[in-house]
Amino acid sequence: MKNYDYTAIEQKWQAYWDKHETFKATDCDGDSGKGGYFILVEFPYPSGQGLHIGHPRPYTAMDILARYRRLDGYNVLYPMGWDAFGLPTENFAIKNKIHPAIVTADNIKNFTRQAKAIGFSFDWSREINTTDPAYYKWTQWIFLQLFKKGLAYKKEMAVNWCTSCKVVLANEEVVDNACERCHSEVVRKVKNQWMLKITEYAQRLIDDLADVDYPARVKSSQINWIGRSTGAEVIFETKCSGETEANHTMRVYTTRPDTLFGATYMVISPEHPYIEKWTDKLANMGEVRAYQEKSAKKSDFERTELAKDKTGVKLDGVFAINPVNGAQIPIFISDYVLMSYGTGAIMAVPAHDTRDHAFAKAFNLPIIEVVRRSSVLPSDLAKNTVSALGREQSELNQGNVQSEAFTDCDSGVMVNSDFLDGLSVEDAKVKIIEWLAQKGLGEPKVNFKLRDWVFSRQRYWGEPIPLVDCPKCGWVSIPESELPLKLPEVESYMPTDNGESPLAALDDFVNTTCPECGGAAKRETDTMPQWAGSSWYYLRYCDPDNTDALISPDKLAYWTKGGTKPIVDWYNGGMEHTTLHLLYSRFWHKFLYDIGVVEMSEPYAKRTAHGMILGDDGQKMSKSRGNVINPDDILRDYGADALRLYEMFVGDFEKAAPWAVTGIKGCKRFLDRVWNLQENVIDGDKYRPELRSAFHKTIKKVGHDIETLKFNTAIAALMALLNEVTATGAVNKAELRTFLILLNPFAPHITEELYEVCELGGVVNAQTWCAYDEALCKDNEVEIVVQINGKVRAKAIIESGCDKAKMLQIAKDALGSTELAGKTVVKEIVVPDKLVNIVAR
RNA sequence: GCCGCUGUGGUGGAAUUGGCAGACACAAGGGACUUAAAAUCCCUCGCUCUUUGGAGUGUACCGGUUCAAGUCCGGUCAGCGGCACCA
Repeated sequence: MKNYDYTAIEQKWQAYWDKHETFKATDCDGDSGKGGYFILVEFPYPSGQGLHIGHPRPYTAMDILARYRRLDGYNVLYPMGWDAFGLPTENFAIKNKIHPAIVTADNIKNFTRQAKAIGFSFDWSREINTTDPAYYKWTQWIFLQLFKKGLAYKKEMAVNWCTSCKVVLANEEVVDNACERCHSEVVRKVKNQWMLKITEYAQRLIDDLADVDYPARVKSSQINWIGRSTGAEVIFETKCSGETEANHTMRVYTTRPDTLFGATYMVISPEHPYIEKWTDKLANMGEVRAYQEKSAKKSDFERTELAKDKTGVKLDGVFAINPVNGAQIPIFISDYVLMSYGTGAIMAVPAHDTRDHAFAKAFNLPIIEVVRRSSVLPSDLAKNTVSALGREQSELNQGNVQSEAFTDCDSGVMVNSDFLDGLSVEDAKVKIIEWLAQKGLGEPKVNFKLRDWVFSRQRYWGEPIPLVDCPKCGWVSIPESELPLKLPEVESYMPTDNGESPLAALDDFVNTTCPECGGAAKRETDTMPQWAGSSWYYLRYCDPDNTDALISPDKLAYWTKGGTKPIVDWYNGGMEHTTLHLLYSRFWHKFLYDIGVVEMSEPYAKRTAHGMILGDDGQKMSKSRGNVINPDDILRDYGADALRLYEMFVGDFEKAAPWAVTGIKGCKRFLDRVWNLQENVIDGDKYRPELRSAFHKTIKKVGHDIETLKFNTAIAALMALLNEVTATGAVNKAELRTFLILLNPFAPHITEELYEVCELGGVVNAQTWCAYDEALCKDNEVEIVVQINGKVRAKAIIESGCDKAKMLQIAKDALGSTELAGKTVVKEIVVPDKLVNIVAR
């Protein structure tokens, strides 16, 4: 027997797969196939550091699924590509004075080498690269369609500006007021930006989650992020002091229209446009201006996180009229009201909103109770009268809205509210909205927290935005025939402090003619964000070389089974992309659906999310912590199969797991023992009787566990099976064959090698997945537990599947005579093949 | 504050529908082989008693349902994730 020379074996089979194009997917069904199956992993950003030890976890998991599905007869598409635009490459290029395209090519080469060395069964013939003009031609094409449909627009607005990257960030890229990428401070900066109207899709992005198989935590994160709330817009008339006629109407948004009788003042955002209308009416305009300036200077961080103490200025000279009771109420400006949400104005009900309450206390404003806790809740009564009454006692004593706002909607009853009195909050909402609508004073309204997607970036290494600004025609798209609009060569990629893209310095690029009128015009010099290319890449894998269309209808039809299912069957990626890439790509896909490019409104049928690989100290791996593991070292010391096995065995795939050297040693030991199976292979075309049920059970378990991402228990089952086999001192050919096929998706190299060495015929990849017989998954005899009053008192062996009466008899025999002496049997519970429990007193 | 999730040995983690808690590994201890070490193989391994047969106890905590609870229900505590001056 040769040594287990994993390096030689792994290189040998990797070369074999390359040469035979073993994993190439076709765009049609083969003779005996079960059809196409598209498995997707998030394509990586090819950084200069090479593959991170975390990358192989999702790639291996989906590789196992891909190999399993292929053996099971599917035409599997498991592709890989490169999300290669981005700042680190650009920064590296600046520092080392190398063109980013060259840096990218080098990085991709390194990533490819590493990925191949781990033995992933990617279809390399479909490799894509977002920085390839042949690819970004279609990214630009999609942008132009968005522009043509009015979903891309340019707007002057306050945006998030990363002080270190010198670039605008989308809301999704700002985490705790810091740049998602470099963690530097983010400040507000007013800039003219291209925006995409993702808000137009907000409702559909929530609704369609019902049709896809995503983890609950992913769905709830997206729903939270989109932030739907239902309420009403209510129209208040405003008057200036001393005037009798109302001069303007002010719309406010509220989720609690039921509390309208408790609205004792109004607050509008410091940026609210009405302030300009009132400039000459306000007695304290100087104070107002000062406050406006102060809030404009505050960063979002100061405005939201720190400024919990309410500040504001009363607009001296105007007031609003509460439409339900005609009460004249003061109007304030305060930065706790945001211009970007709702109408930028609220009615304040201090009795029933904690923020309004704090403001009312600070400014000594009246607090009117309009909702009171009902005495006893019906739901509580049903459960336990005593505790409900106890609760009522204790909480009635605290129920003073002068000291604290009462915000519970479920247990409230309306008071001090005229025609709403006595109603529940829920009923009052319905009634007041009807009343308002009837009088033309308001209507139901849905609002979303989701903001439009800030799409411009002031950097070089991104897709150029294919638009031209013409003094006569405005923004005009370049003809589609001119796509791709290639990135021009530049001398310097340095970002500028004034917030302009490096492209702006290139007169040859900037100055052009208007495609509509032919006059002199200027090109847009901002580029697209990193998220552009990844928003549709999965489509391109189905038709990577098509020069005429983004994807051909034939290929689309094949991979969507005639438009009856989302194109990607199973998509695995990181939780960190839930409100970024995953949301963006769903948005783009819906747009492509609306313009007829695709046939289903959702791109991914099933989404799963892997946990991170942490350092051996349990912390996130990072250079500064010095806990980074290099995959190349692991491949050298233990081999690819051991690495794959370990990353799958380390724990629950969906949870984070710390790296442990001792763990990979254990997996290597397992492979050594697998290798040693060849020492004593005996003839046999059936499983030996003593191992038969073990094999059938393991086949069933491994298949089931792969489907449900329980790779750790699948491997544990294979380890247990190996232990059983080696205990017999030999393995027969039928057993070895099955074992190698089951292990193949996890450890593809060693299994192929053993298959060859032991002359089992052909290669594993050409075999079909093993079948199991449900009837044979059971042992002939099973051990059952005999309990008395739920405590184990004896064990017995019974014939599997024997009837209950017989089981009971065997159980009683096993107990012996003394156990039940002097006791009366009350009840006998028999669970087939499991246990007997005798209840006795 | 709102929404979602999770608490099991020294460690990572197992336990279809409620049915023997701790599979499979790691670490540790003991033994075999060896001049020795590494590697490999064998044994022990939740905790507490123990006459070495076993007995009791144990899945964050308190209570409930049940013949039977890691699993279901109510409450408490701790941790993780998402949202958050979003009206």
